[in-house]
Amino acid sequence: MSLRHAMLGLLARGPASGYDLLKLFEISLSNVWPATQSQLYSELGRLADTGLVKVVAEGPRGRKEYAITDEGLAELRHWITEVEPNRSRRSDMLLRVFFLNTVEPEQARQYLRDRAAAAVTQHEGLAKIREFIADEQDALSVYGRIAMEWGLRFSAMQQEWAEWAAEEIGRLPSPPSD
Amino acid sequence: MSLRHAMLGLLARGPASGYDLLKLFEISLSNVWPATQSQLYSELGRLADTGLVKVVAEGPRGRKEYAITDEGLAELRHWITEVEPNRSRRSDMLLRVFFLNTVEPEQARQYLRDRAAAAVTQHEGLAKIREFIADEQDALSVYGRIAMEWGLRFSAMQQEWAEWAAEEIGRLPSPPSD
DNA sequence: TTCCGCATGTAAGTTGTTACATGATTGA
DNA sequence: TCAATCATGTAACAACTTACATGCGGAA
Repeated sequence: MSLRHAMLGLLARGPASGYDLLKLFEISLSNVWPATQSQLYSELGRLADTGLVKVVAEGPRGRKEYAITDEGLAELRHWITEVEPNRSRRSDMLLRVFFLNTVEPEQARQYLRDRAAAAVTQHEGLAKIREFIADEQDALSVYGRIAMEWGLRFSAMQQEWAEWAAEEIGRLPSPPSD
Repeated sequence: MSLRHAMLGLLARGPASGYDLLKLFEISLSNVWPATQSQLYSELGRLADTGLVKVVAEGPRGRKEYAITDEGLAELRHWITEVEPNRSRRSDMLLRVFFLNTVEPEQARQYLRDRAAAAVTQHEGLAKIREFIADEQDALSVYGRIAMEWGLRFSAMQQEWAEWAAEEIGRLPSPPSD
C-alpha cells in the first residue's frame, strides 16, 4: 500500500499528471520506492475513485492533472504518523551470504569484495549528487538531506562490513562443505 | 526469483520436506527472505518440474522429502557467484522521511525518535540471539555470523542516524509547508 | 480419546514487471 | 516534415499474501 502514499506525498507538493509523477519517481524516489508507468496510471485511477485525488485540469494530448484532496492529505498524514513502517526487508545480497558455504572460499571472498566495491560506487554517486544539489539553494528540503544522509551512512556501513567479512573468511580456509 | 534460490540453499544442507523448509525459513531466513507456506509448496512443485530438486523419500502423512539435484546445486552456485544482487530496495520507512514536511515538525521528530527506539530494540534482539547461539558450538557457520554482524551494524547505524536526524529537525522550527 | 503438531494442497486477491499499443504536440 | 517527447492506457504474467480446506499420527 505504499505506492499510493508515495503518490500522495508527491501530489502534496502540487498538482501533477501521471506523466509528471513518473518523472518525479525516476529522479527522486527511484532508490526508495521505484514505480513503473503502468502502476502509476492504474493507481491514479483508484486514487481518484476513492476521492483521495481529483482531476483539476486537462491539457493537450489528453493530459490530466491531478491534485490531492483534503481526504488524501489526511490519509497521507495518518500513514506517516500512525502506521508502523515495515521492519522486514528482503535482501538477496544477504541471502547469498547465508549460502556462501556452497561455493569455494575464494569465491565467497570475491563476492564480499565485490559488495564492498559496489558500496563505494554507491557512496560516491550519492556524494556527487549531494554536491551538485548543494549549489542550488533549497533544492533539497531538510528531509531530503536527512534521507540522503541515510544513504551515505548505509553505503559506508556496507563497505566496512563487506571488507571486514572478506577478511574474516580468510582466517579459516576450509573447503566448501555442509 | 530469489525464493527458489533460498530454497535451493536450504536443500543444499540436506533433504527436507515442504514443512521442514517452512520451519527453516521461519527460524533462519525470516529477516532476510520471508516466505509463506503456500509459496513454498507451489515453488517446490516448480523446482521438481524443472529438475532442480527431486523427491527422495515419502513418509507418514503424505510427507515428501526433497533433495537438491546436481543441476540445482549448479544453479545455486551460478546465482551466488554470477548474478548481480539487486541494489534497489524498497523502504517505506525512508519514503515517509521524504514526506515529513507534510506533518508538524514535532511529529516528524517523534517519527525519527521512534525509528531510533525500534533500531535499539532490533539490535538488542540480535545481540541476544548471538549470545544464545554462542553457547552451542558451531550452531552458526562463519557465514551465519557474518550475516548476523550485518544486522548488528545496520541497526546501530539506523539508531545513530535517526537520533542525529531528530536533532537536525529541532534546528529549524518551521511550520509544515512544502 | 483427544488434542497438538505434522503435512499438504488450492483459491482468490494484491502488487509489481514487462510488453504492447496508440496518438498528439512541439521544436529543429 | 520528422523525430523526440509528452501522454495515456491495456494485457499478460510473475511474485507475494491471506484464507480456506483437509486429514494423519503420536503423545499424554
